Amino acid sequence: MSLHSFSLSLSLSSLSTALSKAAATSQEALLRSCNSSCRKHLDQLYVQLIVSGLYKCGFLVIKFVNACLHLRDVNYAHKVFREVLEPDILLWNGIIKGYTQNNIFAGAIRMYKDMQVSGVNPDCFTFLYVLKACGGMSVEGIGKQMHSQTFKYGLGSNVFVQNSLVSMYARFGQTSSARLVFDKLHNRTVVSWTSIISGYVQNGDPVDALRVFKDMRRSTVKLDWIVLVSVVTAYTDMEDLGQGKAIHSLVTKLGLEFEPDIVVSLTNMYAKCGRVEVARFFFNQMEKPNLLLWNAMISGYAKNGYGEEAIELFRKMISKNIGVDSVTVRSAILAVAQAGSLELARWLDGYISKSEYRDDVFVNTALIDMHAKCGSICFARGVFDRMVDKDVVLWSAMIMGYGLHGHGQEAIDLYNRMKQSGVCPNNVTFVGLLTACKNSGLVKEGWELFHQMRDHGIEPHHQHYSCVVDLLGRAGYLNRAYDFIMSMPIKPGVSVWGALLSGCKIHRQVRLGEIAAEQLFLLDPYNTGHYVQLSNLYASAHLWNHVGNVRLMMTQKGLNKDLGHSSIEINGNLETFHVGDRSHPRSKEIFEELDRLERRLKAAGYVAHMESVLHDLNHEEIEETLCNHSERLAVAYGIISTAPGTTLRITKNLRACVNCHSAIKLISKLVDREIIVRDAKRFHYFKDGVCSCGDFW
DNA sequence: ATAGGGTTAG
Repeated sequence: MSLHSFSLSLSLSSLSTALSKAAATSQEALLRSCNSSCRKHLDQLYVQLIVSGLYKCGFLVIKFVNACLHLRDVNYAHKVFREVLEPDILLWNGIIKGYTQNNIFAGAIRMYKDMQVSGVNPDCFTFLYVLKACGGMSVEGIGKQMHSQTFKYGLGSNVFVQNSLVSMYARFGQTSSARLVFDKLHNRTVVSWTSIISGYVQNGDPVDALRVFKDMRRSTVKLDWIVLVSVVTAYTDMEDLGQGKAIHSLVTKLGLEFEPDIVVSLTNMYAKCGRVEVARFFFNQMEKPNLLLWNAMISGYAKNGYGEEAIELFRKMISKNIGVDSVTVRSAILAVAQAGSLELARWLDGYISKSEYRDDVFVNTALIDMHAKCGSICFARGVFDRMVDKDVVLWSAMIMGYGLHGHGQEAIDLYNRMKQSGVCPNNVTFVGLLTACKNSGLVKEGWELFHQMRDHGIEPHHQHYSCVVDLLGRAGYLNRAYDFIMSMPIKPGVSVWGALLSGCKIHRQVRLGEIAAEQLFLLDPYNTGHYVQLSNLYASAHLWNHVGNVRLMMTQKGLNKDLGHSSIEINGNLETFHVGDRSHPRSKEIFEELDRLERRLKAAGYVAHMESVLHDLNHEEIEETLCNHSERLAVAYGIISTAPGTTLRITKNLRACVNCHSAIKLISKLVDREIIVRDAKRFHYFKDGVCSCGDFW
């Protein structure tokens, strides 16, 4: 059969049906993520289109373009598009949509310009895709031009176009421009309200988002689940569980509580607000949780210190062959980093090295952080060295890792190597460097590095200022630290005053400490840590009345001292201990060992500093509380359950207490073991009676 | 043919 007769044999309608079928089958195929056979089908159709001359029929080409788009192959669509001599507006819209939907935003904008050159006027559909492309690639100038073009083409009051403008400005981070567009819209739909509400949420302004939501409820527009997702997110960001629960009841009242994506946002809300068990209830009630729900649950566990639960879910996903994405992987890494388990870190590293994320920069940066936090600076360095393309954040993560371990000089050396390799530092790099200096007592170096920031065009943030205050404070230069705070160009925040207070505690500077505490109570009234620090400061100066007053303030505010817990990893199992914990099956032996250690400590001349404990306790109770601290229980358990000489690795949720710190120093010598403790701030390496932190933390 | 949302965040 000749080509000519072949083309004649095709009827218009049969080709049309074939293309519809191609679009439908290719969509299915995409779901099955096997598109090779469909590609072949498309090739055949393409030949047919060209050969038959039917590519001149606009609607057939549109169908073809749609088939291509289902295959996410915009290049193929473009190839056909170019065959058409005078594309009409429908075809132009089709191809622009194709680029936008495939996230090739520059292509969409280029096609828009080509379209104008060719003399075809855009319509409302055109703008939807072009505005989305502008938002997607954050081209504010072009976006603004497009905005004026909408007026030129008489679309100033088209709801669809105006809604897209609201979203576009929100994506630029210009919520006030978005708001102006929104305010001028009088025929607002639920989509208009959702666009402005989510715009505020995405730009970190949940308060305004909720204000708008209040207005919305006074309007006649009906709520749907999509707008409620944004509202739940707003309450999640504000950590306002009370109001969040109210929205939860509203969701139930509207019968939307089984909407899968509402479930995701509610799970996330309860998890972020610390109510992991409620989150887990949501998770469990779904027969087949979607990927986002798995991710919300895993990250919720990870962030609240439930590392093992997070990893358990992650393992379940793998064994059930549920596909994970990079968010899942990063949440799992976070979970292991929080748990501090060396064994889990090794396992996860192995898993990732065999996965498609093995070269992902984000994942590898998180891995460096994880290995460092699990106490394995060598593994962190291994990941770092393996990466060929190192960006600033990768370098910074490694620098931070050294800082965490108190290897200040290594951090600085690495920084110099980074500059040599042509990578410019950013503010994260300096957080790492300054942290490294403060954890190693490198006062002079830290001070100089802080002043180098401006040479690199980096404006210091709160974290940098607080590192400097910490650096000066622990070295005893408290008045200088205070003057430094007073000279700050930005308003000193919680971290800065917190750093001053801890410096004051180390050097028993009551007056300045009170000034810092006063600020902290104003800025962060419900954070227990500040009250404990102030109380410890008073205790160190023997001001027992004041200690009592702080205690009273805490009771009045309904605050309890955060409970300490420590975990130790034995044969790959994490065992967690709380203060005075007697729930462990080997509890009896643990307490016998604690007694034995206590006697040996006393014999070696160890005396507890009673000052640093919160009290209205009598002497005996103090001693009792001291030796019951969770880290001591973990040490005792470690000693009785491992071979002599084995290194003990312990993770504690709070900062190390002074007494346990000096006790563990001595224990490391008495039992001749290396003991590694990761507290809330850093690593302590105890060996032969000394600690790597040099007793400053 | 039309628009809006959610998980991470080194």
